[in-house]
Amino acid sequence: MNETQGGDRRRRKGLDNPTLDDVAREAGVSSITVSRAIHRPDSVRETTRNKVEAAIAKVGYVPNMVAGSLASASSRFIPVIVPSLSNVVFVEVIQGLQAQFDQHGYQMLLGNTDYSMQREEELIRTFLGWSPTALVTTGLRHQPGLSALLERFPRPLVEIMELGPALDMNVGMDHEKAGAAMADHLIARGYRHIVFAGTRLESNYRAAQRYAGHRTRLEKAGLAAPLMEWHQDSHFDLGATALDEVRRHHPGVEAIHFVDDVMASGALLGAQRQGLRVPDDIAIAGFTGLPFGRSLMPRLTTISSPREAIGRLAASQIIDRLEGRDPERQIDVGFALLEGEST
Amino acid sequence: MNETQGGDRRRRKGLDNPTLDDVAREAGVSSITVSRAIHRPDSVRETTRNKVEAAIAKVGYVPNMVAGSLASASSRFIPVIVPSLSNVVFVEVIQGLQAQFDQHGYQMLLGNTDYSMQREEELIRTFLGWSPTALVTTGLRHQPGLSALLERFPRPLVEIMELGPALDMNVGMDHEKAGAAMADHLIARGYRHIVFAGTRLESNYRAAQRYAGHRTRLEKAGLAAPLMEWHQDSHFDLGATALDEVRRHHPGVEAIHFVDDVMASGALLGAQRQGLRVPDDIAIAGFTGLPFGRSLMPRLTTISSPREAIGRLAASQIIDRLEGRDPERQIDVGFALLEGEST
DNA sequence: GTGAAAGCGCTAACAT
DNA sequence: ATGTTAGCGCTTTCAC
Repeated sequence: MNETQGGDRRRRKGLDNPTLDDVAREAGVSSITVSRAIHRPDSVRETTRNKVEAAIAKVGYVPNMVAGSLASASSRFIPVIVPSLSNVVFVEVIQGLQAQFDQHGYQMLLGNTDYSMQREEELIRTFLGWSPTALVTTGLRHQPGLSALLERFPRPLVEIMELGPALDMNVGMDHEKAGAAMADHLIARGYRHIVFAGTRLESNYRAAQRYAGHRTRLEKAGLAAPLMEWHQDSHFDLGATALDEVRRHHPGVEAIHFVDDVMASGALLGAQRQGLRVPDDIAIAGFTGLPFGRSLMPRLTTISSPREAIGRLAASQIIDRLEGRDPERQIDVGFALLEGEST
Repeated sequence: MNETQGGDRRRRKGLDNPTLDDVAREAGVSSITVSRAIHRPDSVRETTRNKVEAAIAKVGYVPNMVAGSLASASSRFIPVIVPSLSNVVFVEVIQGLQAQFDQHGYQMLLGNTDYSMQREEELIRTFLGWSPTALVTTGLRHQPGLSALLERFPRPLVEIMELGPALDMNVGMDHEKAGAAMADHLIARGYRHIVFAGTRLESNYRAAQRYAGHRTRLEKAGLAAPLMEWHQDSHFDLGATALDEVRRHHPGVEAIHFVDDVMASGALLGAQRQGLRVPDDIAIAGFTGLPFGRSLMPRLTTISSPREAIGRLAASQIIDRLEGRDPERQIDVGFALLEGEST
């Protein structure tokens, strides 16, 4: 009907939302003034700001973030690469990150590698196409090509979970020390025939680091350090299965050091179903520090790390850097051995 | 040194990556041909495609997704709004979504409302600025302004978790029926003094729907349906606390119908620590169907729903629609009552 | 404090 | 099968 209104200039598909120009026309200013009123309100006169705000409300303006990102060559996206979401540890890390990012107006882009370094590289290459503001990825080991790419990434980069020579910033804990700490505990409790039970150690190499620490201490004590490994994801029910298989292959086993609390708890409950006494017949230790392991009877001996803090601290490093401050480059969040009655 | 190389045309900041034009120059074709070779390889001659691929590799081209999205007025982003990541249910839904989206080249944008409808509206308004391809949000209830906005969203929209009159597509289960089913079970087992124990029911209204179903059945059976509510997130340790408080306020309580397995399991283990016999002294029921509840002794009676399937199906609805097929508009994933020995 | 002009890197539309 | 042209909606730069 009214050809002047709306116009027929926009020929493309899409959401066809009002633009900065529509707001500008409505407010009787130029589009750049609208942009300023939105992003740096102090840089425009109050009367102008009010006109603009009224116009925004009237036309129902929603900023087009895509156009903004293209023009400024920077989005407010921060990709976060984790190996798994089946493991609560990473979910808690993500929550820590998200809480901070939300507060500062950054949007997380979640990538799940399923413990594949090749997938990590693919994901990061794709994410780089979104002009990310910063990057968070898990671990210090990457495909060679990816390391080279990341070295040239001119924005904040945090490698999380483990500690070591990082490309930029780093927050995590020492997994080898954690494995050693648990081994020391088991030795001190008098166990001599100790088996380490893990899953997918070739890809979940932080678990392998814990085993390495464990093994070092056992061997120093003159003990063998047998390992049993399952080639599937750690899972609650796998714990009970693993218990059976460990006892079958190692008839004299006195203690099992599990790769995480999920399997350890499954094993503990499985042992009880079979009428085994924990720790007298079999001692069980975990890793992670999950609440339900600590509520079992006997309570599960485990190692806990501040997971949500890893996320929070990684986000703070990034935000500090982006806001011109000079954050710590490496943060050791530490860990704590929680003694229960399961060992 | 060499001023011709690199050039000084790009004056802006940013990642300064090679562009389509750089690839085109290298390959001796036009930029649109490069674009075609990337997106519709069949539309260019094989020799051309090979030249382009070589050029891409040589210059290390990474497509600028931001520019592509602006030009096409559509990103490959699909926002997914959930109320919480502390609840495994939503994590599993997200995994189901992500697996499908990954396969089809869509990128999830995760938003966490913390059970706030106002936050939901803010998040979605922001996400709309990213020209999303589709949208997934939790629940059928939204702020009025948001519902109006979503009704006009011209792309696939799925409301997940519960069933009812949806704005576009819908996948979930009937929570009222689930609550009723558990109530029926408890009544059939002979319990008469049954308490429903929940958290934050005003915002977690699907839990409130389960209580409503529960209450209907109890009242039909001539029983009272007392409710106890805690105003914090459901948490493992809260289960044991809740058990104590329910028993204090309802001395004759025979069974507790918990809002979820996390609290129910915490209560079950708490009961055992106190030397209470489950279910003789107190029967305990949950909701969710988590593996560890099913491994306790006695096994937790609960209701399980296919959570990962909700994610997978929601993603399929979207992808079907985007690819021109005509998916089911409403999918009931159903639920199953899993009887354990805890009731 | 405000504006005009010039792109950001890509894809849609219309050639050829 | 390939190229030319004209934007997408915003921010940067440089003027006033």
